[in-house]
Amino acid sequence: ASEKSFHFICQRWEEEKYEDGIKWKFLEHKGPYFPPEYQPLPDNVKFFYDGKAVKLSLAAEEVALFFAQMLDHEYTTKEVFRNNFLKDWRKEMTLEERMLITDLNKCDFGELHAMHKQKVEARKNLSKEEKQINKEANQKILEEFGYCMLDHHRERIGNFKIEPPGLFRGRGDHPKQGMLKKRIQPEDVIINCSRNSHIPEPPTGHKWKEVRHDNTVTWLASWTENVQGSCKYVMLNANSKLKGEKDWEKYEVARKLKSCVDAIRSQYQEDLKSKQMGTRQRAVALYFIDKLALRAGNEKEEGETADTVGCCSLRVEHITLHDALDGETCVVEFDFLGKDCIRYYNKVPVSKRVFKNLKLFMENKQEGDDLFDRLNTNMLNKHLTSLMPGLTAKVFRTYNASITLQQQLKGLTSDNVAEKLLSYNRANRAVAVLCNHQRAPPKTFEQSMASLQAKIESRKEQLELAKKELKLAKKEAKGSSDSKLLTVQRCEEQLLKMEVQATDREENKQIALSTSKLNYLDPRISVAWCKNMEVPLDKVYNKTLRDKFAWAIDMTEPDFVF
DNA sequence: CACGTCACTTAGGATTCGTATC
DNA sequence: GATACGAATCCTAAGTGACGTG
Repeated sequence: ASEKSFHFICQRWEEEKYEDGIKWKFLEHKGPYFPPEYQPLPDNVKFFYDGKAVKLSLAAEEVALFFAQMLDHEYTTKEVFRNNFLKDWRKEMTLEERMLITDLNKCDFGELHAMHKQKVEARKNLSKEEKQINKEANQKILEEFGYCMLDHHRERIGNFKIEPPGLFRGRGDHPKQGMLKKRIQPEDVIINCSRNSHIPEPPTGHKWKEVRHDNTVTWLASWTENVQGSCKYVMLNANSKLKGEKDWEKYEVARKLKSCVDAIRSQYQEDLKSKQMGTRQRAVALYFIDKLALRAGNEKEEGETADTVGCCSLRVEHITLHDALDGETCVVEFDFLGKDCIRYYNKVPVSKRVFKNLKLFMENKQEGDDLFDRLNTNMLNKHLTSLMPGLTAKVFRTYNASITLQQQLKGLTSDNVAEKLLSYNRANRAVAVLCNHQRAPPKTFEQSMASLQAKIESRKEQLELAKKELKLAKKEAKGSSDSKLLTVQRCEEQLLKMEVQATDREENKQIALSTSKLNYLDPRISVAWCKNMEVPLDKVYNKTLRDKFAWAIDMTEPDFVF
């Protein structure tokens, strides 16, 4: 089936397929939605410098408020954040203000901070009716700006709102944290749409930077963001035909890898012995990417972002070699920050050959030197594409994630839906661990665990009581024990459900399941599993996921094999 | 091949929503 | 009806990888 086209398999999505690189024939939309203008502070809310009230210019005041709003956040205590902020804030000041305000420590944002908190509070305390009015207003904005016509379909746009100005919050030790992210004007925005469509109107008194008609790309609007100088795009929602089709293709490529992964593995095992150092490095990198699901690791511009790495950009300080450790030999200890500054820590026994190679790669190198000095992601991907069309480093993550889920789900049996779901979540969790999808433990974690435990205890007591009553009822009069039996059964069922839930939650404390579900696991595996196990799909996929994976829900038969 | 640009996917945290419980 | 909580959704940063240029 994998050779047949997406459209062929999935009737509902049937549509003409465009020639190379053409993404649409018709595109019409209303342009992005801009955030509201800045509202100046009321006169009674004052900013103080060095103990004296200072009336700031509008531009400086707006930026001051960005900082004041974040005062409860740890960010604002960080040296880098504060320095970047002050530097950018001063750029927004008048000459006079700039002369006066030179030291952030002399700034008192207390009143601005209090006002902000008050506003948040007030919003929370709005009456039901007022909240309803707000909701309807948002609905109207969504209705007007949140959809586009792409060919013959009305499609939901993913991010139709222009990002509001604020202070840049990078992840981890980001050298640019605290910098001012400027307000985007229509004059900064490029519109992309059909020549023969109704061209979106810029807000009154404004012009677009450019209107273009490029149907080889999928974005509807774009602008350049000032902090990193990168481009931001307005694109379609994940439930759109265009995105769904791309997603399907991604999983089909991963399935193709399944059929040639054995050959590729033997090849890189061979390459470990190559006379060429570059080939050996490529082989070891590929081994890591395959076995540990590491990301490719593109080079990054130094000083522009936090110091994170992937496979090809690993440096010697990120691994430690142990001839023997915890009863195993040839152990590689990984410790580095990956995407989003999430720590990757793992101790992995490897083959002698891999181990010897790593020792060789590290010879005569010092901290800061690349582990794979003869390799980059471009070379690696060139090689992979030559082994299989469409194969790149990231395909291994998709493939290994999906195949792991499928294997873990195989042979699971239980007649209880709660237990089936626990098994599913455990399979999902194995994938999340493989891909290192972590999360901060929820703030209320301990508390919520405790309250669940308490519920379990009280239910246990209730069960005991019910059992006793049942016994008594049986003794006294055989006919009237039915309802008591029912109570016992219901109690037992609820207790089991809660215990399973507690286990699930505990195991999930620092692991994020959503990322793999959303991006790595072929949805057809889950859909088929639900059908086979008679588990309602909405126990596994929420509304958003069901929308995104509509194509899979449509086309998947119970006998689907990844 | 080095390098920069561009388009698009992947990611965790923040915010909002909906509902169970008091 | 208020509150508290987990789930869902929003937000936007941070990756990957293709491609063009010199």
